[in-house]
Amino acid sequence: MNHMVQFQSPRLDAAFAALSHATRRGILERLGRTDASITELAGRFDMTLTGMKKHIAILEEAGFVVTRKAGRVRTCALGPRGLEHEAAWIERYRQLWQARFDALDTLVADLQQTPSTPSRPTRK
Amino acid sequence: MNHMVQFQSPRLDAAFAALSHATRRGILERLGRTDASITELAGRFDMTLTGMKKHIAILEEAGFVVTRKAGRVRTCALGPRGLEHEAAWIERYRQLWQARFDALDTLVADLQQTPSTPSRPTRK
DNA sequence: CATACAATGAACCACATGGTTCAGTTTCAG
DNA sequence: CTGAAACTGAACCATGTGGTTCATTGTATG
Repeated sequence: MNHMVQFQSPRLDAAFAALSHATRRGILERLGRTDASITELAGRFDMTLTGMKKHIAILEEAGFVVTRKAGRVRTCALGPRGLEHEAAWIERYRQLWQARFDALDTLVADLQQTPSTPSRPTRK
Repeated sequence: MNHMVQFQSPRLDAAFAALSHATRRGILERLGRTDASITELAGRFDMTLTGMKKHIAILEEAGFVVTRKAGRVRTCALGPRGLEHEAAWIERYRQLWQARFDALDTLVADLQQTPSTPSRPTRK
């Protein structure tokens, strides 16, 4: 009945939501250099430990970060998941976008080429 | 004082936030096929006109969608902005991720190659 | 003209987010 | 043993989000 493409994806939801906050993108940037503790990150981004912990939890939930606790310090690192999934989604849409505007260009070109045609895009 | 890289970007904030909701991704998918009115979209995604209007507003704010009103119907279409900006950001991070894990691989390889290293990767 | 139809704005609601403080718990250092 | 450091959890707060209903405004159309 309906050929609804699968657009539901809690995974993508969480991933994009995680990336939608500047501080969190900053954390990824920081962890790209070296691993870091909660205290270290909280210091760099000027917020409380508790606040930073929440951001880390969100990034961990999205799969971007993994943590392990050694002694009393929890160390945060980039997770193995990477951004392949999100990159793939975006790439698909970039192509869709492209196709859409290519079609428009073709239409415009056709109209200009045969200004007397009623309303058919008439592909050659 | 601090060499904080620019990670602030209201634009990316809005873009990723817009993409973080399944319905909104679905709308983009739908508009990739053809333009559509608010009523049409509201029908397809089973919500009120007002609700759909809000999603469209968010997508428009993020620059993904443009609308124009002809008579009493507002038509929504994919915007010219595309996803280049977001794709670029993600690509940068994919590379960062890659580099990070390549470094890990190298480290592991080194450790395996010279099992007599001072710092003990293998105990006993 | 009368009426229906598309969209809009305002107001409301439950719940999530992004932060805080405060009160613990473990763990480390002396 | 004492105390500080690092984290954690609970509770709180302001604001934003995702939806609704209801009333209104334009715009077609019979």
